Amino acid sequence: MIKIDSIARTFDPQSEEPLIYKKWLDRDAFHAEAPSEKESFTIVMPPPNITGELHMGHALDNTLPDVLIRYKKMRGKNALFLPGTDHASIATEALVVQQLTQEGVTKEELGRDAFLERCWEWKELYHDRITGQQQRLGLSCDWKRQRFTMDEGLSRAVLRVFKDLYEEGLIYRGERMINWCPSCLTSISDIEVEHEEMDASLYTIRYPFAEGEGSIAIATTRPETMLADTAVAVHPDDEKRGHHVGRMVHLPLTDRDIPIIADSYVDPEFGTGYVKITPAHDPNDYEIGLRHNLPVIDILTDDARMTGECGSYAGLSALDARRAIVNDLREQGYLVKVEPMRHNVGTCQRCDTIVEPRISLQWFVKMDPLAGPAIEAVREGDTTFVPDHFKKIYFNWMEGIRDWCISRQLWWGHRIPVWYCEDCDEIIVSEVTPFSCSSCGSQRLKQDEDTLDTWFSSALWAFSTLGWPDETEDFKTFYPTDVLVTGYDIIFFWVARMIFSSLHNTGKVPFRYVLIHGMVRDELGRKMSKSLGNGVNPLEIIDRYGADALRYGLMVGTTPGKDLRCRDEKFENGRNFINKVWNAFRFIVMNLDDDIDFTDVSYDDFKIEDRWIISELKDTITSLSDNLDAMELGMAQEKIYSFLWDYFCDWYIELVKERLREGGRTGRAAQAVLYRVFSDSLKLLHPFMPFVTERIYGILHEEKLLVLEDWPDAGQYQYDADAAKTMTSLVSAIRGIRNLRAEYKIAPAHRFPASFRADDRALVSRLQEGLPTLSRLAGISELKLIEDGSAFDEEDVTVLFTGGEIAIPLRELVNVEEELERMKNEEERLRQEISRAEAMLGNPNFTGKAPVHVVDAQREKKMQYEDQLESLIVQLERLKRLSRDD
RNA sequence: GGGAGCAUAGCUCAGCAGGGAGAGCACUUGCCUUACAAGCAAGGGGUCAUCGGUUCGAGCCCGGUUGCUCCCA
Repeated sequence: MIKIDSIARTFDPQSEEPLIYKKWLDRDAFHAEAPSEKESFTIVMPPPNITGELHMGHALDNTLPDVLIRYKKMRGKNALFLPGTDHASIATEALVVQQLTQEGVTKEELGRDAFLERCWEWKELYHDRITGQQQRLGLSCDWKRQRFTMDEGLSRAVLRVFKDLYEEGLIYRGERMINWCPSCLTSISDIEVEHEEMDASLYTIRYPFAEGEGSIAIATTRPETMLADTAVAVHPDDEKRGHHVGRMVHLPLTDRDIPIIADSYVDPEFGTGYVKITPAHDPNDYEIGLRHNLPVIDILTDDARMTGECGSYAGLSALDARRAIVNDLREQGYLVKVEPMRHNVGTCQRCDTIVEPRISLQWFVKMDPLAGPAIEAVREGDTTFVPDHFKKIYFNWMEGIRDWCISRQLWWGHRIPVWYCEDCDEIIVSEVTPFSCSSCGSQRLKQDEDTLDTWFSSALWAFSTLGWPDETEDFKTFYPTDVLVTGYDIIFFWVARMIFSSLHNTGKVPFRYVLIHGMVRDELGRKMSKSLGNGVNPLEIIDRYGADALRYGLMVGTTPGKDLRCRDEKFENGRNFINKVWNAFRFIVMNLDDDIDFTDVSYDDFKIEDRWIISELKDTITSLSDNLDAMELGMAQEKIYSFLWDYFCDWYIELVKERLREGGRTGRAAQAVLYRVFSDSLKLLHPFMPFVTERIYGILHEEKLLVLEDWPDAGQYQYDADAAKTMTSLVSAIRGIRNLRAEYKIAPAHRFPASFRADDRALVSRLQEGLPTLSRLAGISELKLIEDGSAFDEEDVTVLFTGGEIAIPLRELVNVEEELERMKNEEERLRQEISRAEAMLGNPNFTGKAPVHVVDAQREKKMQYEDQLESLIVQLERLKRLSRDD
């Protein structure tokens, strides 16, 4: 065994962690076999975008699956944690464009091919950087299987799916109302639009009748779009206004007249009861336009400026046009009033620009046929959400889903595999570049300029990463995957889309469980954001506290699905725990013999505390494993924390110090237990704190890798109920004395004799074994047993403990009056407990209806309290006499 | 407008087949007891948001109210 001199006083994560990680890599510890005899357990990592550094959200997102993977691996599974990154089409393109802007070049000047080269350079840089960061987190990924959404294989999957869906009629091209980002200059899908309530104005504008006197008034928040109005609508049942239906009104500032129509979309209570209809620039108006065959007039350019057809307003931004138009309306007497109003505005998730609803020719995925089976799969439990209630969010969205706009006017991404024949207008969808038109044979083919929504490829991630569409060994071995770990913010974006994509393409759900976690917030509970500058860099935390501490801090006190706050306190706490474990390790090393084989020690050599800690370990293995199986990681972590700190360090180590000093057979037994229990504790802790546990284990078990060890088996340990009971008494007795010492300010170094009695003989004999330690831990110089029938010394005061009573000489107390007071309080407490128990037991409903063990427990408690009260009263009387004598 | 979640110790959060309220931090009081001061020991602190219901028994189950948060339209 290694000598203590060569072990540092503290664990230094900075220098140690990289070496440990390297060791794992060198030994290929994270590799999963395909095929394999073992049952597989697979998690595909949610691929971080290659847009930049990892943040705390990623750290959490990556650490949680790592805990599960390490656990399952130790449980003998063929565990695969498949890592990768996402090309993040729109976000990456924006960053590269930004980079170009700084160089004074536009992407058009550069050209498509050169631009894509720049993107790939960017990808290489960040992909590597992210990998490095993930390794610092200690992730047990199978790096040989690392993937990128635009890898050759994954791209092939994208093409295959596009083609299949197209041929099945589930992908179509059409002119529809879509969301247009005037800054990113591309369409975006419904869920990429964020709705935000903003202060705005409601303008009431008068539209005069085209013929005859009078006018009507409409109310709008977007007066600039009036130039594109093609009707005014009222509710069909509107008695006050309905009679105007069919008449024409003149559109101010233009030379156009438009009809008044009836449509039940109109809310007669809102505004003036008349609604202007602008089919080209509002989704609802578009629907109305379709119903009534209204013309569509588009007055906005790609970058949201007024088109050339807008006369003097041409070229103005929508906002400037609004000002000008309102001004003109006012001057010409058409503006009735302007009122302040809150209303919802859609902004681009990526760049925050106000999104323009717009009619555009785009590619769509038809959702209805895909959503049905996806809903069914979750309803049937083929895929289970953890926690369960998130499935409601999923259903809520899936049931109201609309067709998915998948084409993007971007260059970086998977180019849409569609070619248009310039001679016969044939549309060719193909996985490979076609030579000639399948219809007319022309070679004048032009590929669609657009790329696919990033999420189109992400949706295939669970199987494309495993080699699909090929029937690879990986695919056969690892698919469907077991757990997906991700945040609730991308249930729609990703989880839902993966489910319907997997079902449709592979006929299977992509994963059996979805473990949902919350968002990482700052100390004040605010979302971390660039604009607030409150983001916390996980690497900085690793630098300060170590990766193990970071991991600990991300999991401590959490429960699935709930947001968590990032506080230094938690990481500090983690570091302190590491230090505790490290020092327990040092203590053990100091006390181990050279021979750590321990085959010479048998269960019969074990003392009460040995049997007790083994019993506690057994319990911990069982309940912690249950927690991990249920994916309750916060709870599981707390179990091993408490076992190591509160049981193993605080009590067991203290209890055996004397025996270790003594040596011999009893010391040897203590060593064996220390070694064995601690080693298994390291295994239990390993999924949470892989680095420090691996380091220690490597020293205690030369040449072995903890990451490859088997999970402890609770079955090999014996639960000794007697030992547990005795320890409860012992601990309670020690606490009782310590309490007195503290209360009466007895100097820690001052030792004095004590005597004790126990409630039953069995306990007496068992307690006797623990007496030396009791003496040591409570500062007792000698301890005398009071046999049944004998009484405590007149000069003693007693303290009750679980299962007995212990007495110390009265003269040790500074103040008898205080002790009298303390005992009276104790008496009061006991009487309350007794009457509480009596009330319960006296209630026939309770005794009749409550489970037997609950009732018995109450009886037992009542008896104990009565015994205690009895002794207390005797003691109290004696003390009263003594205090009178004074 | 629709949906979801949360209100527990000063702070951050656990807790739940319904059977005497927990942790960490902070606080008070002692301790450098040679594994650990990133520590040890002893303490103080909670009508579990509110009202009502179910139950022998409710922080936990059901319903209403209030106050926050988030998602969707």
